Amino acid sequence: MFKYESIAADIQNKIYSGVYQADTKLPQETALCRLYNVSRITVREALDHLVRQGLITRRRGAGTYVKPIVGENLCPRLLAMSQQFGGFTSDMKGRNVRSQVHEFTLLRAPEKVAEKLQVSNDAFVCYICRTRFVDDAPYVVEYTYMPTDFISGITQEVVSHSIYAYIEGTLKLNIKSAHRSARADLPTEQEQKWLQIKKGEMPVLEIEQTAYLDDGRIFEYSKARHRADCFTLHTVSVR
Amino acid sequence: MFKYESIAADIQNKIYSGVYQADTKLPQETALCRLYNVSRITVREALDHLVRQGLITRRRGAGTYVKPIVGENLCPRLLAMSQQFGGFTSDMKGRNVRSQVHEFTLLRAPEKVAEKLQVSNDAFVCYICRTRFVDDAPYVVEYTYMPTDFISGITQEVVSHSIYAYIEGTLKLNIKSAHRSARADLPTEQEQKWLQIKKGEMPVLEIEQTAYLDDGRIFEYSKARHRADCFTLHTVSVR
DNA sequence: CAGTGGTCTAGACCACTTC
DNA sequence: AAGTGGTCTAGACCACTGA
Repeated sequence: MFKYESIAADIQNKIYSGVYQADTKLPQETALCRLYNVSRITVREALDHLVRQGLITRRRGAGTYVKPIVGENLCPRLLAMSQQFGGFTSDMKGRNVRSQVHEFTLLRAPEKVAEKLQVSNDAFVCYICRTRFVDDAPYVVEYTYMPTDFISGITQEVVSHSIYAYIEGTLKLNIKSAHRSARADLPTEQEQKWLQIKKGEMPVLEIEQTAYLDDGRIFEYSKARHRADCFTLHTVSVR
Repeated sequence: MFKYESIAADIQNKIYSGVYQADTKLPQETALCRLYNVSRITVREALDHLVRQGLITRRRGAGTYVKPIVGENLCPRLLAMSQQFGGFTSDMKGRNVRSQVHEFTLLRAPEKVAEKLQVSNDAFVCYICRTRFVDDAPYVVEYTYMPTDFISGITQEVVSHSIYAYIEGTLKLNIKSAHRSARADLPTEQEQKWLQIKKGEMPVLEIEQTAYLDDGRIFEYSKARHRADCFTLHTVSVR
């Protein structure tokens, strides 16, 4: 736990608990330096983090203010989630998550997958197709491709539960970043069955993702197709 | 133009032009300090920016590497776009953008809108409903709410073209950040007509947005409902 | 062990906002 | 004019990677 991390966490708590209220000014940076007994750069690093989370705004000459956030974004859990990498199981923490594995095989990478995973065209990759349930209701169909060279030891047991927990917990690899794109689409006939969607009843939200380890290696290319009523993607952009 | 900005721009160009190639190592930070004749903190600020854009990865002890990005994310225009605030007109730069204004009125803020815009329940807000065309094909229906107190002088002329250009160009206000959420939905009957979608043919991607000025004021709450074949939302998350 | 990025200090000066 | 954040310097020491 670094200094800037604990400072960011402390300020975040004070915002969520109402010590620092919406649209009010935070102590100035030099005051925070004295409060936490650190240099200004360290305070600024902590504040930078909160700006990127969308919690505060800084105004040169005026001060640092708590953003008034309402609605879904108010919920700290939701806001944080979109910026984390726990995978589905940890996003739904505290609820009963179950996976139905439709397919779990090694196959020669299709061209697009080889390109996305940065492996050669004739390389074998691990392919997993699952429907994921929360409290016995189907939420999402995931099509996942992973390289076989350094993501090893994946078993039926692992794919029935959490791949992310296995990668970070057992393989001790660190997930660092992800590139995502979202689009709307209609479910295929197969997906209508898996997701229990009646014909024409509901679209899906497709999240295409390429995910990176902290050493830069790509460990996953996936498409997750969510029931429209089960998922919203949240993002914050700061210029 | 600050030093870190021009350094970031220079390195970005070198990546796009192939001087620094995918999966190769950038010069070390101290070498970049000498190259640009700046301190290490300044170099790091430039690199931080590129990390958040998803262009590079830093590995302690090993070096800084160019991320191998393929597909849509390869396109510098697309990657940058998702992180900018030009609005629809500037996103589609170089193409013929046209708006059909369905409604443009002042009305008392509905409860949810008042909450999102942080105005009182009986305040008047500006409401605009438009279909936006690119090269005469309908792309998106936008429902936009703005406060009337500091967003003044909006005319039929403005809403037919670019609201963002008016706000930044004429009112000289600076757009700083935006909170967005994306979900899939079916178009309403009205939207099917506006977007020229046949019944059951295609869903819409809805982007709900709250946008902030650099002084922290909220100037827009909107829902944009895109034809599914016309829009993809791109994001990069870094832990 | 050498190379490299991560964290941190203790300042300085400037640009902007607010009064 | 005073207050405040933005940019920048010239270092220091540490943690981790890879040979």
